[in-house]
Amino acid sequence: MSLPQSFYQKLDTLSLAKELLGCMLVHETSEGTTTAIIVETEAYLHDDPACHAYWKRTPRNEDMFLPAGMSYIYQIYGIYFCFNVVSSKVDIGEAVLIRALEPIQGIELMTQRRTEMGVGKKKAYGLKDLCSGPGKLVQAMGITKNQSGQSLAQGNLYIKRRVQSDFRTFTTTRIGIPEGKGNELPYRFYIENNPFISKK
DNA sequence: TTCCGGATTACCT
DNA sequence: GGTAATCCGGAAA
Repeated sequence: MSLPQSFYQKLDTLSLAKELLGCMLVHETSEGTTTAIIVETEAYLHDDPACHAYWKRTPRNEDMFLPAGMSYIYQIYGIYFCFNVVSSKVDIGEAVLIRALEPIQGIELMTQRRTEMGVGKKKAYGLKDLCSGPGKLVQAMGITKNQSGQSLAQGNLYIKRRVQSDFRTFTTTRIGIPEGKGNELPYRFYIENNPFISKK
């Protein structure tokens, strides 16, 4: 059962980023189903200079202004894609970036996708190389750009309620944000001591 | 029309 | 730890 849209609507963006930890991301495709626990997230707020929607609304960040519970997927560095869960109210551009997952089901399919889509000529992908970063998990889960703007409360790509809750949440600053652009904000969250996060 | 840089990754030293 | 790979939207002119 996927989490209903009301789950996303009743939480502010920072709370949602924390509440998504321990939840399960599921993608059902014709190739098979992949399932993984969300272990690392980052929040992007409308009054936050690191947020794509901070300056203005454009075709590129349009999906961030959708209602909470939709997806926002964008391309980065011309090669990779990042997957976000839209939060907050309609016309307010906020979202939660999913940064790392702990693979549970469909490991072989994830490995296959990473091998096919992965940049470079790496031969073997270990379990920890499958979803330990925003670009990697999009490849492993088989998420594509055209799924941006779709609801996570219904469809083939969805999130299930927490399967794990006996953990402590570590709060820190976000990755890849330049100085003076919100890099000091404590908007990154991950499951303490989880080996599948992208970086310490 | 041209130019610039990014919420990254993988490989090399 | 440094950096190439590689594309598109947005800003400048």
